[in-house]
Amino acid sequence: MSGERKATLRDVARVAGVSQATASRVLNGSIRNVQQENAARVLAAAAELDYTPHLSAQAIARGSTSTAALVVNGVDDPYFSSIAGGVTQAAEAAGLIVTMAVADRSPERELQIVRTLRGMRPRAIILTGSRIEGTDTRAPLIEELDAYREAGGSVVLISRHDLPFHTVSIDNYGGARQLARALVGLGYRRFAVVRAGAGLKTSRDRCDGFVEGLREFNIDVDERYVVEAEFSRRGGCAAARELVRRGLAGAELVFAVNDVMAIGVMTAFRDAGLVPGQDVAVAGFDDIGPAVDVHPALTTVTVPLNQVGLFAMELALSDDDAPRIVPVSTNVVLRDSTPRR
Amino acid sequence: MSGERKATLRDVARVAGVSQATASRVLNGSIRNVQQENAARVLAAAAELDYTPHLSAQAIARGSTSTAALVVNGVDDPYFSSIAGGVTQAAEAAGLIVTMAVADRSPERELQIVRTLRGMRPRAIILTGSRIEGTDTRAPLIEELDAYREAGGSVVLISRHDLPFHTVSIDNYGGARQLARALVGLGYRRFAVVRAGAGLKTSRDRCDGFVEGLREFNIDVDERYVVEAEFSRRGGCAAARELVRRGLAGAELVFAVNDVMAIGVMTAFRDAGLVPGQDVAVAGFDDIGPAVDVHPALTTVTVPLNQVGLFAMELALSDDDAPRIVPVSTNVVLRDSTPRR
DNA sequence: TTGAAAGCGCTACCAC
DNA sequence: GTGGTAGCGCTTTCAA
Repeated sequence: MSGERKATLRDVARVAGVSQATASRVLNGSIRNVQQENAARVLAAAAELDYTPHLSAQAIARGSTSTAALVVNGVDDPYFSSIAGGVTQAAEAAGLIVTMAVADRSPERELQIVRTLRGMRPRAIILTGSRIEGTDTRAPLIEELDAYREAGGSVVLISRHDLPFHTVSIDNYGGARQLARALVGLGYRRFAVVRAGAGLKTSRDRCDGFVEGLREFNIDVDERYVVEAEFSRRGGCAAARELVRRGLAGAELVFAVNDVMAIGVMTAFRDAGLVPGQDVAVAGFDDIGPAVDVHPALTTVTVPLNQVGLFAMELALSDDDAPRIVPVSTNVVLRDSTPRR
Repeated sequence: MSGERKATLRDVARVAGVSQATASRVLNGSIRNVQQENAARVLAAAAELDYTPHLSAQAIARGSTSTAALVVNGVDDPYFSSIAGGVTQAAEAAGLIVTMAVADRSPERELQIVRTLRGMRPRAIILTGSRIEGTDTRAPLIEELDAYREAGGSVVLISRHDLPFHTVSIDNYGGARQLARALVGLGYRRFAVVRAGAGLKTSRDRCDGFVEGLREFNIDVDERYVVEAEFSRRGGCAAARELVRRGLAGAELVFAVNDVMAIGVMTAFRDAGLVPGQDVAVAGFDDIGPAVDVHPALTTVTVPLNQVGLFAMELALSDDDAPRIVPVSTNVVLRDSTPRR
């Protein structure tokens, strides 16, 4: 019958011929303290009525929910979806439902999202994606998160060190530095760098690490070959075109601060008639899935994205009081996009 | 102060010196029916106390939530994440929070997820991803969804025609058929097909359409060149290896029923020393982002995934009683992985 | 073991 | 306009 209202616990209790309290006990934790027969009747009634407990009601009665919230910067980006994969995996293992919101790299949007999410009283809020610095949403964000935590919530940051909360920290600096060393080891001497705006700490760290790695060999990056672009595939394309325009003669390898950009770079080069890996080498960072499917396969720095998600959730569930930092190390993977020369 | 309890509406009312009812009015819809001054006091109190309305409490009091639920088969897969992107976009535009669960292609898991999700009383439940047929979870799933809908929920299916609910229907058959025609037009005559298990309707439809398209030209697909594999990148790799083992001499082009498989195929071919597009052409289906980044760029059938997500959400919000079907058409895109011959 | 009843935080109806 | 108050669906004492 259409328009029928949802069955409530009361209905179940009535049909089963027991009190609501008993029905609650059965359909919940303490099944043990109820007579077999009653339990059976309740279960039967629940099944018959297609009863599902109202999670909101439970939440309000119990004072706690079974949700975790995840804020990403774009579902489309493999970087975030890998992390999201890890998070949901861990969450579901812990019996939590995860709600996901997309901030699209907008700090304002992010703040607003956190506010809304907070209303759901999730057990944890996990924020992922480098924050764009220099915006005036920092203070309100901290305040919001602080209030949330003080009310018993658990905050976890992924790869952003700017706030006083649990953090899963990716070794961007170290990874990039290792990468630089490895590339020098392969015989490269002249580099171009494609990076994101200076506001993105992740990008900055990777640049700094890379530059430092080169400096160890007394190699400098020519300023002319440093181009700034959007932190995305499109950004990578644009950057590559810009590099071509500036005349790429001076650079043997371009390092893009993440794989999606690097892949964009490769594609754009190809469109410009340059063969990646042959005419110009390319390296990225993250080791997202597609990195091995492009051709030549992309040299990059592995970040165990899925694990990062798992760690974040673990951190969220371990109710530690003091902000903990879980470091995640990164690893250079040399592939065909940077042949020995 | 740590351990401090969350501020409630009562607290706000008390601090503002008004009744709870008034506070509720201010912090909610009907701001208009309250004196300027009182409104201001309430707002101030709310800000001071860092008040956030308890969504669960609201939900229970109002009898409706502001959530939508999305069930996908894997966040990692660009197919799903593109759809998820569209869905979240539309949801956020409508002021809804989206809850996402991952079924990992397990019908049992899916059923369980729907059960749990139902407890949240979301405004809509969107199920995406071809169902694996021939499992005994079909009936209970329908029952579950029916109960949900009867209680006022809205169910939307994406690309699965097996259940009596709103559906966003992707023209898999037609797209594959067009693709076949186009490929014949390019001069191809001998084809291999990489498909998923027969239980996946999406895969079956694409195969059938493809075969039908060829039949129009009196071309048959040699059974020896039809291989079945997991509906994933890995599956594609395995299938390609299998094809190589069988001796690929007979086939000029392999059609994989989706892009992730096709990309796996290309990579595996390359690993086997075959140059995709040159030694053997490859075509896929979906036109996921990475399709243009592999080399040679992948010929495929465009499915407006993001739009599919938008449509699904629209369908979910338009409370139509009768199950509606929104068709989404597909479009062949010829790229370099299938050069004219 | 069971049931009555008091909330949980909020909304909405109904008087004033 | 505003405040009292009766719930929303569930959990959880507290007695019985």
